[in-house]
Amino acid sequence: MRTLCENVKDSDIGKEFTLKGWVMRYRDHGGLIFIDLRDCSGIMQVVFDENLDKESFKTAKKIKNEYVVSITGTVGKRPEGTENAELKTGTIEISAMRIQIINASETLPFQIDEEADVNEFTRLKYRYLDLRSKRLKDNLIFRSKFNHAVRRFLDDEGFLDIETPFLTKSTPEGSRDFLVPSRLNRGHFFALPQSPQLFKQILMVGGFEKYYQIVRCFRDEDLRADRQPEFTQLDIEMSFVEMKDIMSLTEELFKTIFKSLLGIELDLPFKIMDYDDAMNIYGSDKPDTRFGLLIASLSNIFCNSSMNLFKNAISNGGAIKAICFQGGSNILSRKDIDELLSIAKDFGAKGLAWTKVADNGALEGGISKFISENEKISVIEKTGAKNGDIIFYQADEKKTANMVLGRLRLYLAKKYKLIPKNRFELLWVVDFPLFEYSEEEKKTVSVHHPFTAPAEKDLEILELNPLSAKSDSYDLVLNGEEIGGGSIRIHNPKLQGKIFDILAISREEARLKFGFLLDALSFGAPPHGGIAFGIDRILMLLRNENSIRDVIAFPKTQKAYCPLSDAPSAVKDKQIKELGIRLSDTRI
RNA sequence: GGGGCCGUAGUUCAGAUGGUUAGAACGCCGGCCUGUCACGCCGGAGGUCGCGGGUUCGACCCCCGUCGGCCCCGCCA
Repeated sequence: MRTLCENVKDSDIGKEFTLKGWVMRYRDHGGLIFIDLRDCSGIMQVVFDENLDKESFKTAKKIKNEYVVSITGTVGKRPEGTENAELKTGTIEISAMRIQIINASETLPFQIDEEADVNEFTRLKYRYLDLRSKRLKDNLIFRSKFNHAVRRFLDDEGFLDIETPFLTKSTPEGSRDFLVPSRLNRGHFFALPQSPQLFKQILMVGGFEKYYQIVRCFRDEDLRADRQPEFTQLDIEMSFVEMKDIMSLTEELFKTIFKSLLGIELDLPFKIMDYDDAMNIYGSDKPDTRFGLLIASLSNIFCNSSMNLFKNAISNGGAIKAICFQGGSNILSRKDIDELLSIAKDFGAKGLAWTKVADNGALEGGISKFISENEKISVIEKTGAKNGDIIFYQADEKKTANMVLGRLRLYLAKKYKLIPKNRFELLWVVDFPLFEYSEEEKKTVSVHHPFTAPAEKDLEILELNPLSAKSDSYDLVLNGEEIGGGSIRIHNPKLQGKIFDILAISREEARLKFGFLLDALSFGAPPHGGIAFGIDRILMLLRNENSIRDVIAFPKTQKAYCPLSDAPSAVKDKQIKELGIRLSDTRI
């Protein structure tokens, strides 16, 4: 019978136990050997004494790191002064009487649980070793608890966990699909789902009023620290609901999770921000509200500016926007400002104007000599600038000015460490436009997806000026990361048709792509809506990690390669032939 | 598709302006050690300097290409 390390207590002193696990550390003192034994529950120190049992002592001499062993011995209190406060079991130890080496280990390619960052590629290649480290182990335990808490909450709320297909139909809208050739239907392909969007809506038509699923999604796009080709969503859909119902369900869900997993009491309801405000004040549709550096609009102040830069921007229909960096005039050297200029240019800025606020309250340096006294007073008021601050300006199309300052804001906050640690700011962003104009495709496209319901108040203007219509959709933002989003869906086939018209999607095209959904909606579809959350991102933020790879057991590199399994890899010609496909080049 | 940083021992790194034997720490191997817990001490082994070309009397170092890693832009409805 085997006992786990964490289950051996001070009160067990004198009792005999058998522990099984890995040798985490090995300290040979000649006539006395210590090992730190690790199992899934924790760590226990084991002592081998030459005088206690000659045979087991001899075996213990052969032990190396990460050997798997079985140890039988009695629990003893550690001699006074040798307790280890770092360990939960630091007041006791096992005096070994028998040891069996169950399995030896090769010398490790890297040391487990070291402070030094081992090359991530090596860690991924030997992922099973990295998984033995406390950090990754704790992350995956947390992930399991998170999923469990979500399921318990939604189950209690009457939701049903229903699985949807992985082999499904390619929908060229949205992200690039992973395709799966069909052997039985030559020349035809399945696609792995980007999300179960269409199926969950059909489940609503099928009468399951509350659905959820913790489900893998696939998108064949380039990777980032927060983007893997396969990732996990918490997918939710409900019938007979409005925005506020989905939002309050979400808030209760997060409140429950934060409380049970982190012991944090969230204030409800979450803050709500309009999309327009998010863009105008934070320069982003996923604002990080943990710090200031808010974007001010100065267009009104400078409409009669003596400076061509500002005057022209406004007469061309653009805007003057600014952020004020508190205390920046002392922190930033001229070189730093030049560097910021080059960074702003990388962001798409034409330049970066600036003024310092001197100790006497005057504007100094940069473009200050072009700013009149009256303009100065208004600038100070609008930006909230104080003596010792520095103000950065953008004169450009409003969208560009917001975007540049929004990114500059994040850059400054990171570089000068303005972001408070251990704080979670949850925020709804609502009132997204329903459509936007795609320069690339030269047509109107959906901001969310084509099944998103227009806001009721904008049904009228849908035909006259579709680009100004808002949608019944909502994004959930945590610390400047989009962690979820959803919408109320269109359940009326007539309205759906109108949307397709605006998107210039013909009836034939719509039938070809989403026919099965349109059919379903025509047979008495209930009003419905839902939301989906990026579980990997949420876990990354809650665990204070910089990449979702650290909360995924087996992630891929930025080239979408798995060093552990060597996937993707070439396949036999026979396999390709069977599928009725041919490779166009053999560069593999 | 593009930009930035990086690739030297098993691991993390150091190697001025090109110069003959490429170093350190940890790990590994051998020895000593009865209260350690990142044990300590003594000794030792270990390198195609990512790969391929080029320049040079001579390349870890310079040039070109290529492969790979990380971050970012584009992309991700």
